[in-house]
Amino acid sequence: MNPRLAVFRALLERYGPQHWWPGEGPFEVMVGAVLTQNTAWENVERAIARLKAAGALDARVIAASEPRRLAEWIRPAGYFNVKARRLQAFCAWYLERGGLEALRRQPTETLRADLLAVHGIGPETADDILLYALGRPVFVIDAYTRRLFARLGLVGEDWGYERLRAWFEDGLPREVPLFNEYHALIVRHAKEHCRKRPRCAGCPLASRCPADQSVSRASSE
DNA sequence: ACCCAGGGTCATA
DNA sequence: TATGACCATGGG
Repeated sequence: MNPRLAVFRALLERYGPQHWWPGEGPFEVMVGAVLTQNTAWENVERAIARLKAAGALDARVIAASEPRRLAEWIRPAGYFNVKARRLQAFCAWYLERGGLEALRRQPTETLRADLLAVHGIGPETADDILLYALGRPVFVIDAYTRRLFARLGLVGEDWGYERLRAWFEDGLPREVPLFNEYHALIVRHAKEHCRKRPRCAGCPLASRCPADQSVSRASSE
């Protein structure tokens, strides 16, 4: 059977639904997508809470703020000067476009290209926004996805972002709830096993994982 | 003290 | 096109 679906089923059975994206509305999801770049989610939550407390979780407020002040609000998310600039670039673009309703009307292909042209929005952040804020059927690729599927021997180590994305999108039903849950499960799995535990002991994907089988043989001797 | 997090940009070769 | 430096906080 299709290994992409098989892995999804195994992860869903082990961890259950993840209820992504954590956050209240589309705009908050977009801000979170920028803030979480190379950053632990708990730090992003702090930053978003500070923005809310300041009444600054708003495109016009962010776009018009003093960079220093914005950076101070988002400080816990790290890279605060970089991200302040990125948030302002994104919000300026967002307002220029006419806000959420205008984005909802635009076809996915051109919208993705337009997002990628915004300073600070790369492939993963663009796809987070498309999938989790706007409900478009795009598959999000991150470092965990690369590592996991390369380890499973299903994709090449050297595959680029677009090739990986196409591999998932072309080999799965193009359903938003599936893409949503799948990426969230990959992240959950990485936190649960690949990070905390050395190697893959107890991994629900062990029976499919060449790397894990050699490890478990070695450790059980 | 060290490693890494739900990346992306920019300068260099 | 392909690397490498850089950005910075907070938890293990």
